[in-house]
Amino acid sequence: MKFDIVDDFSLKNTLECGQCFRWNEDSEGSFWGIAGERYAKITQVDKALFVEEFGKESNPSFWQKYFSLDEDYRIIESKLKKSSILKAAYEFSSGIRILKQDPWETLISFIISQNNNIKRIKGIINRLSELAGTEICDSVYAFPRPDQLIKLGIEDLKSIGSGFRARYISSAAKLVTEGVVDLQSLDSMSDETALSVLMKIDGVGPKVGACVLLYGMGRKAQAPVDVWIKRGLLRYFPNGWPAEIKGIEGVAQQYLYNYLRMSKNS
DNA sequence: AGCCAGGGTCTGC
DNA sequence: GCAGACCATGGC
Repeated sequence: MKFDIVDDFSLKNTLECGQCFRWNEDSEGSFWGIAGERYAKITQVDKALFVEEFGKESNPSFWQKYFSLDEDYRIIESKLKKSSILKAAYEFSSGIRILKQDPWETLISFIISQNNNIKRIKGIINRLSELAGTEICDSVYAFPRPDQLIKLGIEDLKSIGSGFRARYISSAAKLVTEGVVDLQSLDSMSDETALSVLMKIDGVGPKVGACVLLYGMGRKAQAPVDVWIKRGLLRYFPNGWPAEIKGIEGVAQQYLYNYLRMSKNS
């Protein structure tokens, strides 16, 4: 499959900015990873994206949605550049798009992310998938669905290294399976209401909730505040996000996060 | 070796 | 309502 992109787009920056955990770059610059129940190799050549799927029939519309390829990010880019620090952050790692990932996978992934580092998060998610997910092709496993995850006990969840988060994962699987938290229904709710529903889950607070809305449901006004963003806001935006970026705070947050984390020179 | 990580909960004021 | 201890674990 080949896709053409109209605006500034970077596959590498999009997949390595900390919003997803199941992609890895090979020595030739292609990315191999799992999204939903699909395993693929993706290569960017200038403004073209080449997607090769394994273990399943190719599905262009899936990737169209995953990367929001029908959206034009040029307006977002111009808004970000009105702030000098966000402009610097943009130029540091341009072409980031907010992915539309599976809400359930996003929920569990960011529960796992709490007080944790990205290397370890990736490892835990991989082991969780191997333990309970469906095999897509040889030794590649999809993220487990709720009905697969709920079969695991706390001890199973601890065995993959999730630590104190085990009971939170278990809680999420329970509430989602019981329908107390209906992830699909969040689509028709305001950000505020959707957040309050997500926060019924033990181990889900405002940060994890915002991650689900942003990375799983395309709610670009949601800006998760982790330790990096907390420091960034204090330093650059003590009065909150600037008015110029209203509605796309989540995108601004993504650029700032990546900039602060990767440059590290306080 | 010891600090830190894409936080949240629980307790004590 | 808010500050601080505490939580498992491994990367660095």
